[in-house]
Amino acid sequence: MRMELPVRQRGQCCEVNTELSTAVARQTVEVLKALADVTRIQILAALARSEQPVCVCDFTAEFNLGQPTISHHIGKLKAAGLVESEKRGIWSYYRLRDDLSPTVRRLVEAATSA
Amino acid sequence: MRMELPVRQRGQCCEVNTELSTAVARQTVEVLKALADVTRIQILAALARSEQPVCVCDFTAEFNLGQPTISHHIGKLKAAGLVESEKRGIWSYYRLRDDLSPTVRRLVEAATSA
DNA sequence: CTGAGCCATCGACACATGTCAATGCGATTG
DNA sequence: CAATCGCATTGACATGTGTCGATGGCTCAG
Repeated sequence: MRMELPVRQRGQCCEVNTELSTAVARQTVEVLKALADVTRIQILAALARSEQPVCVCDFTAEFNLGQPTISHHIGKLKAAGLVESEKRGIWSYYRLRDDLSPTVRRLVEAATSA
Repeated sequence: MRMELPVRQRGQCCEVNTELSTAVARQTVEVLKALADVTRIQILAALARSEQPVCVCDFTAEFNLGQPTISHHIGKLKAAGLVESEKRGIWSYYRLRDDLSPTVRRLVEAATSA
C-alpha cells in the first residue's frame, strides 16, 4: 500500500501542486488561529451547543480565568467572524453566527465535536 | 428566527455546557496550531493532493522562504502527527499520514479544501 | 443621585512563534 | 579522498499572544 518513491536527480526539484492560493490560505488561517486556543475552543463548543445565548460572566465563572481574559478571547472569536453579540441591559449575549460559510462551518464542527 | 434572550438576575450567572473536556480540547488545539500557518497549510494541501511523496527542496523552490524555515514547518507538521517522512539517499520524502483519526482527518480536509 | 454589577479597554509582562544566517552531517559523485 | 548536494539543527532576533491588574463606561436597583 506504500506509494512508490519517485526517482530524483540531483539539483533538480519537482513542481509542487499547491492548488491552494495564498489568499484563500490566509483567510482559512485567520479562522484556524481563532480556534487554536484551549479556552476559545471550549467557549465555541459551548456556544455551538447552547440553545440560548451566553453571557461573559457565565464563562468567567466556568473557566479559571479573569474576566478581561475571557473578554479578550471572545473578542478574538468575534473579530474572526465566528461569533456575534447582542447587548441587553447589563449583559452581553453571545452566540455562534448562523451565516458561516460552509468551509468555516465544517472547521468549527470538526474542532468542537470530538 | 432570533433566539430569545433569556431573562437574567444580577449577580447570578448561568451554568455553561462546555461538554468538551479540557483534555480533548488540548489535543484538538495541538492539531489546530499546526494548521494555523499560511505556509504549513499550503504544504499540507500539496501533500494531500500529491500522488507521490514530496521532498523538502520542492517546497523550498515553491515558496519564497529559506530551506531552514521550510524544514522547521515540516517538523511541526510531523510533530503534530499529520505527516510522515521516509529518507532515501539524499532526499527526505514527506507524505500525509494515512492513519489519521476521523476528527483530525476532517479538520485537515476542511482546512485544505477551500 | 448613588452604589453596585457587567463588561470592554489599556498597559504591562512573560512566553511562544516565524524567520534567517551559519553550521553540521550523512549520502553521493567524481 | 575531496567536493557537492539535501536536509536538520542551532542561535539570534523581531513579532505575536495569553494572562493579569487597573481603570472607565454603561445600566439598573434603591
